[in-house]
Amino acid sequence: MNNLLNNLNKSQLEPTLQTDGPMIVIAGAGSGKTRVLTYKIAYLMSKGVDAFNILALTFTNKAAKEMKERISSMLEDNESKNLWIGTFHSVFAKILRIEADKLGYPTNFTIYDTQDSQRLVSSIITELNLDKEIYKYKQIYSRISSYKNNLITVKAYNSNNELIEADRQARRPKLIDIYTEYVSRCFKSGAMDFDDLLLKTNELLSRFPEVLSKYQNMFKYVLVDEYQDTNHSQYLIVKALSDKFQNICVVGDDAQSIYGFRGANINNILNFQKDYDDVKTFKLEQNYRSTKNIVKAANSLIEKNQKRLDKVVWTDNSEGNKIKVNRLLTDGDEGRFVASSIFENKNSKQLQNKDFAILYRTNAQSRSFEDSLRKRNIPYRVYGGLSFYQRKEIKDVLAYLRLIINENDEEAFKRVINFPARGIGQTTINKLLVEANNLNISLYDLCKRSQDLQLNISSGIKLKIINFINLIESFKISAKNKNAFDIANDVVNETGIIKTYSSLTSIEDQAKIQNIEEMLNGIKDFVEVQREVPESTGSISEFLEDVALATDLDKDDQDTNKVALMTIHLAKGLEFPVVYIVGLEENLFPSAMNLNSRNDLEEERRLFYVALTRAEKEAYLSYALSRYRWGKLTDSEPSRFIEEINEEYLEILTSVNENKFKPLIHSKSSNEPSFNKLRFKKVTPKPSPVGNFKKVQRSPANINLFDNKLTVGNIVEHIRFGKGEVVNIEGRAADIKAEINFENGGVKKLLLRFAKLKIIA
DNA sequence: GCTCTGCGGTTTTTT
DNA sequence: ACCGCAGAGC
Repeated sequence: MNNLLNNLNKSQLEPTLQTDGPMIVIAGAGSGKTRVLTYKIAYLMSKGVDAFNILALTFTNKAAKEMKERISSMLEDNESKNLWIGTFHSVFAKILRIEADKLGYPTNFTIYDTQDSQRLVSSIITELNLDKEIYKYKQIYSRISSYKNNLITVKAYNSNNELIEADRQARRPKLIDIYTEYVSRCFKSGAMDFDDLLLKTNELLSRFPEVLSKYQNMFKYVLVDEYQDTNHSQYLIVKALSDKFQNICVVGDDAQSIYGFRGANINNILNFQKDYDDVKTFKLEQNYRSTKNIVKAANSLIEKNQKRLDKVVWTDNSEGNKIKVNRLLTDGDEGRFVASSIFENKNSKQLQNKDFAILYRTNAQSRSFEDSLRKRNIPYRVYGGLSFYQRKEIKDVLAYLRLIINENDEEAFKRVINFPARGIGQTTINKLLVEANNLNISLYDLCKRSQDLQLNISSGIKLKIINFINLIESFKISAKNKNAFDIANDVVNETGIIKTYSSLTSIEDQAKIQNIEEMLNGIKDFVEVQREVPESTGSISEFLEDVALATDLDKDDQDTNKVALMTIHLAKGLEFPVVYIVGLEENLFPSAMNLNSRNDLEEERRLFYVALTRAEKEAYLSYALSRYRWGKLTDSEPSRFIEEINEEYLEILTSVNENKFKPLIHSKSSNEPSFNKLRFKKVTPKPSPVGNFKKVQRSPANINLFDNKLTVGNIVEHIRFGKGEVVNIEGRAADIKAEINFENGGVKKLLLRFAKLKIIA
C-alpha cells in the first residue's frame, strides 16, 4: 500500500490519508478525484476497515464498477467485492428490497421508469376528467418528481398553504389530486418510481430508528462522488447515514454541477462546511488531463459565473494548440467538417477512432454527424437517446417478466393485457380500471376473480381475460425453477409475440424480432455472468433490477474503437484526446429554455466548462449559421460562450466563404478578421449550392457500409431467401436497408444490420 | 374491437 | 422529420 501511495501527489495524498471525520475535497476537472476516492478506500481497507463498513456512492454504475475493479487490483485479497459501491439509486434499491415490508411494499417491488410513471400520470388525468391542455402529463410528472426530491409528500403538500396557493395561481388546483392518486396507484401496484428510491429511503431512515441505527453502524465510512450533483433527498440520506460516526467524505466540483434540472442542488456542496463540525477541506487544483491552453481557456470561461468556490485549476502539461473555432453554413456542413477533420487527424496524428468525441447539447443533433461519419467509413457509437430497453417491443417483453414477478404491476399489466392482440380492447380495460378502483384491488386481482364478480363485460371477453390470467399463472409456476433466460424465451414464444411480428413484413417489424433476439442473448449473458456471482441466482428479478437502473453508458461494447457521440451530460467524468463541441449557437447552447435567469445560464456555462475540460490535447468548437430544427431551416447566432473564452486561447479557422469541409487544420488564420467582427456581420445563410456538395455521394450506388461494402447491382445470398440482386439502398445509421430482388422470393427490404448477406458478385 | 390516417408535439439535459 | 396517439370507418 505504501508503495501505491507514491502514485499520488501531495495534495492528493492529504485527503487520502485523512480517514476520519467530515471532509470535503473540492476537485478541479481532471485533477484525479476518482483516484483519491479509490486510493482512500483501498487505504481504509489496508488499515483494517471491513469492506462491509464502507459505502461509496457514485454517479454512474460504470464509475462504480471501475472503482471496484481498481481497488481489487490494488489489494491482494478479494475483499473489495463486499464493498457497498454503486449509484444512489442502485444501492438504496438494494436496501429497500431488504426492508420493503416495513414500508408495506413487496420485496419484489417494481421500479417504474420515466415512461411508466408518465403513462400512469396521463391515465390518471384522463380518469379524473381533467383538461389535457392545462394538465400536461409530462409537466405534471416533473412537478411530482420535484416534490418528491424535496421530500414534499402528499401530506406535506396538503399542510403547505404556499404550495396549494401556487398551484391555484398556476390554474392547476387539481394537481394535488393527481399527485395523491399517483402515489396511491404506485403503492397498490407495488411499484416505486426513480424518486421513490430516494424518498422511501428517507422515510425508512426517519420512521424506523432501529433501521437507521443498523445502517449507521454498518456504514462507518461514507464517501460520495460528484457531490455537486446531489439533490435534497440524496443530501438527507447522506446526512442521516453519516450522522453517527461523521466519517463522511464528499468529493466534487461546483464548476461541474449540471443536473439542476433534475433537482440537484449546488448549495449542497457550497454549504457543506456549514453542515458538519470541524470540516477538513482539501483542494485538488492540478489538472493532469489537458494542455495549458485548454485549462486556461476553460478557466477564462468559468470566471464569468458568480456562484463559485474559490479554486484555481492549473497544469504542468505542455502548452498545446489553440482551440479551433469553426463557422459553417449549415448543420450538414458542420457534420462534414467534423468527419473530415477526424479523418485528417487520424492520418496525420496516428490517432484511433476511440480518441475522438463529438459532444452536443441535445440528442437530436447526432444525425448530421452520423451521416457524415458513415460516408467516410469512420465507425462511431451514439450513446444515450432512446435506449435499447425503452423500445416498445423490448418494454413489452419486459412487462411480461415484470408481471410474472409482481402481478400487481399496473403499468406492466396494461401494456400486455392486449398485446399481442387478444380481443380485450380499451373499453374493457376502462371498465376494469373503474371496477378495480371501486373494490380497491389491483387489475390482476380483479381479473383473477372476474368470473365471480358482477362485471359489465360479456362472457366471451371474460373468457379471454381468464385465458390471459392462466397464461401468466403458468409462467409464474415455471418461473420457480427456471432462470431468467428460459422464462423470457418461453414468454416470447408462448405469448405469440414472435409469431405476431413474424407475420408482419415491414422492415420495422423485422427489426423488432431482431431486437427481441438481441435481448434474449443479453439475458443469456446475464445469467452466465451471475453464475459467477455468489448469492446470485440469475433470476428474473435480478435481471429486471439490473435493467431498470442501467444506463446506456453502462453496457460495454466489445468493439470499443469507435468515435463517441454523446450529450455533454453523458460525457461527464470522461476524457478524450480530441473533442469536438458542436452546435455552439444561441438558443441551442445555451439552450433557449435557460436564457431567462442568471442561475440557469450559469448552469449552461458550467455545462460548456464540462465539455471543454473533457479534452486532453485538442478541442474544436463549431457552429452553423442555419440548421434544420423542427424540420425547418432556421437562422442562428453564434453562442455567447465562444466570446466568453479569452481570445488568446482561440484560433478562428474560417470564414463563411472558405471551403468548409476540407481539412481546416492547416488553414492560415492569422489574417482572418477577428472573431468578434465576424460575429456581428450578418451573413445571409443561403442554402449550400447543391452541386458543390457532391450529390454523387448521396446516390445509393456509392454508399459504403462499415463492414458490408454493398452497392446497387450486387448479387447477394441470404440464408432464407436465397440469391437476389440489390436494387436500392436507403436509410441511415443502424437503419440502412437494402431492397433486394430475390430470385424466388420477390423484392424484400432488409436491414443490413441484421440480414446476414453474402456478396456473391 | 381493430386498423388506418392525420394531427400534434417534439428538441434540454437523465437516474 | 418523426413518432405516437386519437378518432373515424370498418
